Amino acid sequence: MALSRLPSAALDQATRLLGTAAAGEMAIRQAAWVARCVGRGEAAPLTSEALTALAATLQRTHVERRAVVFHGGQLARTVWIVQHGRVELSVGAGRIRTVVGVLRPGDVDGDVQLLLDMAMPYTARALEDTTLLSLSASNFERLLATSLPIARRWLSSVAQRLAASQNRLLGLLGHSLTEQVAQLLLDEAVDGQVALPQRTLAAMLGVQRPSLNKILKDLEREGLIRVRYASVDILNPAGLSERTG
Amino acid sequence: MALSRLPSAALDQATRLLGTAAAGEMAIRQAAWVARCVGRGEAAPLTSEALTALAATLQRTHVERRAVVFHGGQLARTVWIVQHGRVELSVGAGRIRTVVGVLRPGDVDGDVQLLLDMAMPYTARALEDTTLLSLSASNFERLLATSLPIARRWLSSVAQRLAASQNRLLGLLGHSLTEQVAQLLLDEAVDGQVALPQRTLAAMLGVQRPSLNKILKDLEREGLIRVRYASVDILNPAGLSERTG
DNA sequence: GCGAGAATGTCAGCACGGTGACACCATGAA
DNA sequence: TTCATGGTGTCACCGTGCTGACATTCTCGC
Repeated sequence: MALSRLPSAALDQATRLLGTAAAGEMAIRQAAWVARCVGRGEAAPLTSEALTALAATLQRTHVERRAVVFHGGQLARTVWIVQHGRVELSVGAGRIRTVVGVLRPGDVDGDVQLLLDMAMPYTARALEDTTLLSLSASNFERLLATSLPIARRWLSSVAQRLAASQNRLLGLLGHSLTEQVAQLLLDEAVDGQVALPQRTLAAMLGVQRPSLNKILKDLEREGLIRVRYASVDILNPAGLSERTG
Repeated sequence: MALSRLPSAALDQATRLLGTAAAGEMAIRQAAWVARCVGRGEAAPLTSEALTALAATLQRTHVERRAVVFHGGQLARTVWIVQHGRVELSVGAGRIRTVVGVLRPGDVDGDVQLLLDMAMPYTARALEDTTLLSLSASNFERLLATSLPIARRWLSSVAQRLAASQNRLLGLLGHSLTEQVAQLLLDEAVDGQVALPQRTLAAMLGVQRPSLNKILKDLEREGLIRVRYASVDILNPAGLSERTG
């Protein structure tokens, strides 16, 4: 679960920069972008040395739709940062498959397991063709041990994910399925749209697809959402958040 | 949710030290204890200056059983560290009350909300007479901005809590109530005992008390646990973990 | 030793979500 | 165009957990 999402304006800008920069400055721009993904800057502005150090260690990887990025149970070796595309984090398979979260551009994962020297608890699979930036375990450790601003920002990033995770827990405990669905749709929406099949949404709530489908059709009948192929449009966010509980 | 628990041997030792130290060295020993609560030392040994800085900023507070430490909705002002006693974190009241977690000696809370400048999402209430150490917002910020080892350790501490929170999510999603109960009992046990009333355990799972009671009696009939007044004894941890799912 | 307050044990009826199955529809590759 | 794949819509049946209520038991302060 990595939920340190950028505001989409900043994201657009960063993406544009990454797309057009000359190869030489590319690395630094990538690093600046990663820095923005990892916590806010007010408390700890990054020095240009820190940025350069970060840039030197970033690796770029492309992953095809449906390919596995890492398997659950493997010891964490790398910090992953999503640049383009989406990555699904899931546990189990078949009927008891549960989706822990979906990583989007700007999301970071693997750092927590690296810090705690533990195995990845879930399997990561690309939902679409995806570009990832990565940072080896040793480089990550060195960065943290060297640069206080980076450590300080990374702390904010992890704190943000913890708050999101706690929030998700609160959404699950003691709420009806309808309330959970409304909450999930609002949480996962990007530009008023949730581009995930019902199968995946159901797995995110630990619930069967028919149960989810019934709720979605109810909400559609009320005019709050529009159900489409492998995607849900949010028509009335305010109305939906009233159904949140 | 603050789950950075010390191994109980270390805890015993620390508690003994705190109890018998002369008043002069007391503060430093408290600080050393807090340092151990906040992440492991391998990666970042604390210098004695850092320890002294920490010691100078710790405040001691006593809270009576059932008293509120902070209310949900209040902006975070303080980092709390539990020294003795237990503190319950809950949301809502009456029938829809949900218990997010229980803090035990060595647990830290409030830091995440401080870092993100957000309100406390839950209310904290002492389950018994409790001693808390606290760190003001400004001192906390100063510590992090000054000492890389402290920032590095605090990062581990928050990472540990995030992993625990994700783990809790996995335990909830798509598991039967019996499996959830078995998991919860194992997670919350201290010395083979879970010293919480069924009312609280039920609220931790977002479930009604009669439902929980039924499961507990079933597990007791199987000889896995012993149900007592405001407490559950774990008789057969191995058998219980087989019921985990 | 007694009583107030708190916690546990239990029940019958009801609602909600799981199960497994099947028909239909959208999409993209051959 | 056709087909394979994967997504959606819907159903009847069944089990599980919720509701509200009540009796019982335990603990602790007086």
